[in-house]
Amino acid sequence: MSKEKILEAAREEFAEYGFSGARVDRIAEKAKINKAMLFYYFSSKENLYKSVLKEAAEKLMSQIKSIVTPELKARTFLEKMPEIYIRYFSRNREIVKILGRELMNEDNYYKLIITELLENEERKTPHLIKKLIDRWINNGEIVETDQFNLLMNIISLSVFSFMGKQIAEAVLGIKVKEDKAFFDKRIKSVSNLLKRGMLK
Amino acid sequence: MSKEKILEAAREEFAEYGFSGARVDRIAEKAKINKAMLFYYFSSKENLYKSVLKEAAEKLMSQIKSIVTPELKARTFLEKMPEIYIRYFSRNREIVKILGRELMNEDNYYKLIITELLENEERKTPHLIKKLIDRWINNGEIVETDQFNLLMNIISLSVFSFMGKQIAEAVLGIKVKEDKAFFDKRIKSVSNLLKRGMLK
Amino acid sequence: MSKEKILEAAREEFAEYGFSGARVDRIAEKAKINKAMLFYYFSSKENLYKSVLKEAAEKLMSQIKSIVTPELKARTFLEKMPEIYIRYFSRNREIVKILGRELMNEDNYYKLIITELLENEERKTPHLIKKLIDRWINNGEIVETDQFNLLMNIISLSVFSFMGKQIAEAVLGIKVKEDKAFFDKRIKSVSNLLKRGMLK
Amino acid sequence: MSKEKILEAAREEFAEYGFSGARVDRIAEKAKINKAMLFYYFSSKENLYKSVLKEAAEKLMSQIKSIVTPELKARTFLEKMPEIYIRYFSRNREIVKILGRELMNEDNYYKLIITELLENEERKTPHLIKKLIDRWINNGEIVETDQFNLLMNIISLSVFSFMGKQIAEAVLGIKVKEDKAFFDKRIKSVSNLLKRGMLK
DNA sequence: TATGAATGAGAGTTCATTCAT
DNA sequence: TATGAATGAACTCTCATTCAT
Repeated sequence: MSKEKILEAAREEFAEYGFSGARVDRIAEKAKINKAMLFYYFSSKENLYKSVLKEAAEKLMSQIKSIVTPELKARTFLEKMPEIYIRYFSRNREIVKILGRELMNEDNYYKLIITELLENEERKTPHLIKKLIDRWINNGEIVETDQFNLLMNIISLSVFSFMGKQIAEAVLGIKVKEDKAFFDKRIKSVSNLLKRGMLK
Repeated sequence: MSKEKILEAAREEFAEYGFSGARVDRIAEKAKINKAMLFYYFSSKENLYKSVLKEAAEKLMSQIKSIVTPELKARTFLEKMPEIYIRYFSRNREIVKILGRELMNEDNYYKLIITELLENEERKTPHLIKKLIDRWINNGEIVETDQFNLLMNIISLSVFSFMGKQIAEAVLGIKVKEDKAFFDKRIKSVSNLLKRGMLK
Repeated sequence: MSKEKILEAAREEFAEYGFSGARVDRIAEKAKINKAMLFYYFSSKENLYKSVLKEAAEKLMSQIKSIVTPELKARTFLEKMPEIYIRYFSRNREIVKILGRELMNEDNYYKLIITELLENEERKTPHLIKKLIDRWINNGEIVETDQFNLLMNIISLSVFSFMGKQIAEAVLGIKVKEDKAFFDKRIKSVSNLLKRGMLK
Repeated sequence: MSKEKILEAAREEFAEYGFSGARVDRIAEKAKINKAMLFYYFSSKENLYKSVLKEAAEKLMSQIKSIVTPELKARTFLEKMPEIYIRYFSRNREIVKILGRELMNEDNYYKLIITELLENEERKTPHLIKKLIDRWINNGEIVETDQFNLLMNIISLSVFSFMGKQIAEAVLGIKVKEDKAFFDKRIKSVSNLLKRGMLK
């Protein structure tokens, strides 16, 4: 209960200020608990941060796994992945920020978590994804012949939708509103680009 | 000269630790100057950070402007933009990190700088890009009919190449080396996707 | 039983870290009881410390009293005291440490306890020792004519055997093993010195 | 200057409260400096403590070396050592407390310092003392035939004069005043005992 | 008796910034 | 320009103690 409240408050704080900028006092205040409790449960600021990160990674991972089945077709993958990513992040803006910043770090704790998560899985999602991509490439379902670049294209277009927005706004001198229509449109644009650009 | 050394040291430091994590002492040490001199020249850590950011933004902007001419064709744009971005960032890894983190902030100082830069340029370049995009859409050179999404697709694929790498590696369980061949391949993959996916 | 376990754990902890350095959590952990129980039984860290100290003082005192009889001769006293002290401390290393540190404090709680203990014993033992020493001096059994210095010499040689060891080792550049032979030799050395140096 | 003031204040504080009980704030207050200065000069409480200890050890060592010459006779050694120790400690009561407590610790930093000090010395005092003691034993100048016990006897009687006092007072039910006469008497008692008990 | 959660007052340490020279 | 010393506010973390059950 307290633990849950702390995690939530921490997520907010880390999202807003990053790890170094986050203040333990502020987290405690937001969570309406005594500061010492935070250390009672999480033992250090860093450990709290890792807990937040882990929780976020797990949630994201479970979303992705929900569509990855052995029979998955390339077309479906290119259609669903952007949708899942974009919908998920649009509902969890704090997580985008935390993960986004984390990706800038040399010793990336997020990568570690993902790797760990995937290894613990019996369904071996990563291997499954890998196998699927291999099949699509060999089948000739897809034009891009490099695993890594194929995946990067998908992830980039999906995740960066939340990071590049401000640049695009600045360049175009406009301001876009993030409502449902906006995300629907964005999802369509991305999946169209992916399908048209990569399906044979 | 001292000023230049400080800026360079600061760029390194901010890239590695972010604004809050960066230490003024460490910057002074790296720059081999007395800490007080740093304040003599830049008056505050925040101001130093803004100087670094501004410099970075200017460099990036000048790269982009170099290809934007009134006669520019969509095909060329989709071919050259990824190349410029990816080459530039591959040679300025510190700037990717600084800008990347900055994009996560609510009150984005980078956006401010870009807008400012563009306005100081007598509004030429942005309006030019805007006009070009409009023309391509109306010409039917391009299938994507939304300015914003069109630009987002380009930026995402280019910039995120440096952020998403670790995720892709983790998912595929591989480790890619960032040599010239890697970036050549990445540039080709991105521009092919963009051309195939967006040109009519 | 829990109380006994706590006392034992506390003795260990106080011996290793001193009063201020000792941690209530660690004591509870060592004693395998809940921390709150410790306060239930002893009400405060200080009180627990005093209990440990008192127990230690009592044990030590009972050893000493065992040889002090009205007919005691100086020679026997000088022979037996070092033996009792040294044997006792060699078997109760924690107590040496606790008492040793306590002796450094301005408001020495140990002194208080001894005084109290002696007074509770109907003033028998202290007066007896005092009377015995007086007699030995007047008899001419002993050359040292000052009560205080006589007693100090005995105590110093006995107790400090456990404190000075490391200095002597450092000065001589050697490392001595604390086995039975070591203590036998030490006892002999001390009592020989005392007898040869103080008996007439 | 500030550094000197801090060391002095620290010496007082550590003497009164021990390492764990000492408070950095109190030291800063006593030294009339900003708390941060303490860390500016000494970087941590522990390091400050070690500095205090080192200074104390050096002072003490220089006293001892002042009498140790190659021609030194056993009689002179037994006469002078107690005098030097006791006079020195009587004038540096804080150091007695600090060293006394330190000797109770398992990983004794003081021993380390002494060893280091002796090794850095070209005159090789330790070896000199060792050689002297060997000679006295072989000469037959001294009855005690064990180096270690010989040294222990001297150190015990000298150093413990400041630690055992309260026990002796408690046992005898008296209170002695620590004036010049007291120390003169103590020195005489100790050196008499040593000479009578150990010289042939 | 026993426990896990909670608390408040501090502990040592850090850090951007300023001052005196 | 340049420096070493100084500052104050804040920061993370700890610890004896108490509470609710």
